Amino acid sequence: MTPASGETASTTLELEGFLPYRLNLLATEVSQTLARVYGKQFGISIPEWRVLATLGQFDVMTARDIGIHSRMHKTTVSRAVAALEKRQLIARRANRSDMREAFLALSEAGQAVYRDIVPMAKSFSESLCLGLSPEERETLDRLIARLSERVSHLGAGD
Amino acid sequence: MTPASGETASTTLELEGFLPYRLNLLATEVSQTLARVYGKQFGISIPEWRVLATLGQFDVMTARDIGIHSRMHKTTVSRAVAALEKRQLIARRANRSDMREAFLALSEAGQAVYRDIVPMAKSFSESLCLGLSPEERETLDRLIARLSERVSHLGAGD
DNA sequence: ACTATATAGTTTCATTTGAAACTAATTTTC
DNA sequence: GAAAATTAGTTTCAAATGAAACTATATAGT
Repeated sequence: MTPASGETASTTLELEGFLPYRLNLLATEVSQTLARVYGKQFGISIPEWRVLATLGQFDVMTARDIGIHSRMHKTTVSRAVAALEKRQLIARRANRSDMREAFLALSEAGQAVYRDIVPMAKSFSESLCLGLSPEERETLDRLIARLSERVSHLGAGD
Repeated sequence: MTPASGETASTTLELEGFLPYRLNLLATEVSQTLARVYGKQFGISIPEWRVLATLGQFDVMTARDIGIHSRMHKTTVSRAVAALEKRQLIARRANRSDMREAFLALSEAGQAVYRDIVPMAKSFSESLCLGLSPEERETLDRLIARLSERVSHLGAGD
């Protein structure tokens, strides 16, 4: 039977109140809902969107930098870049002074896709936040930042 | 070049301030950090832990209910249950009045593992929240709940 | 200069995942 | 009460993922 409430805290873990669990459910659902939007219309996967979004913001970057910034595994980046390149959404330019890496940037077509997706992404995010007051939104941002900082400390034991 | 700040809002998306992005980074890092804890010591995967945690909380459940509650795909649940059963951490009991499903519960050994992991999970979650005031924690909970509610509405278009 | 080591990125391989097909049991409909 | 539709759970297959090996280039150390 369900543990009697009131003295629950000791041995059982109430998942509904467990931050990692709830955070993960929320983030998964948010990501997937958003991915459905651009996935359907543009045939773009989550890693591809991340690459696109990163290049859209920073214009020129190496694959390595994209990976660091968006915290994607280098193979994930490599494959997403390859797929986007094949569709001519990004262009590669050699770095003459270091031939191991290459400068990546959105092509015109890539910028067009980016310009199409961004408003959708923004409006999605905004409608998500509808019903939060400006103070609450600010608090949310601050709390996420605080938690991100902490978890990276806690996880430093790699 | 990087878009001039000040009129950024229009065309580019600043990922650092984009809620879905930040939420996902945070949740991924939190999950993985926690998973490293119980994964190393108990050889338990994330889905297995979720099954364990769900059964630990609700004692007896069908695979279906576990999936609904923890929002896991039924094949993920099926495989996690199979793995845990093989290790004798959970036990299966037939439902005589519906032979399609089966009642699942933690075995003694499973309860022992659960009792070992729960304090670790709790202390992880708590140290994560260290540095948030009680009001902030409460606000965080409320905001996550609010967003979860909203995203499930927005995503209803399946 | 030449070997050592390190780095960027790709490829290979094993594992994980989810969608779709499948099996077995149950419920509905006529 | 038999055929049709549903449901719980498993299996199969294809796609996504990450770890490790690999290629090509660059940097150190001597």
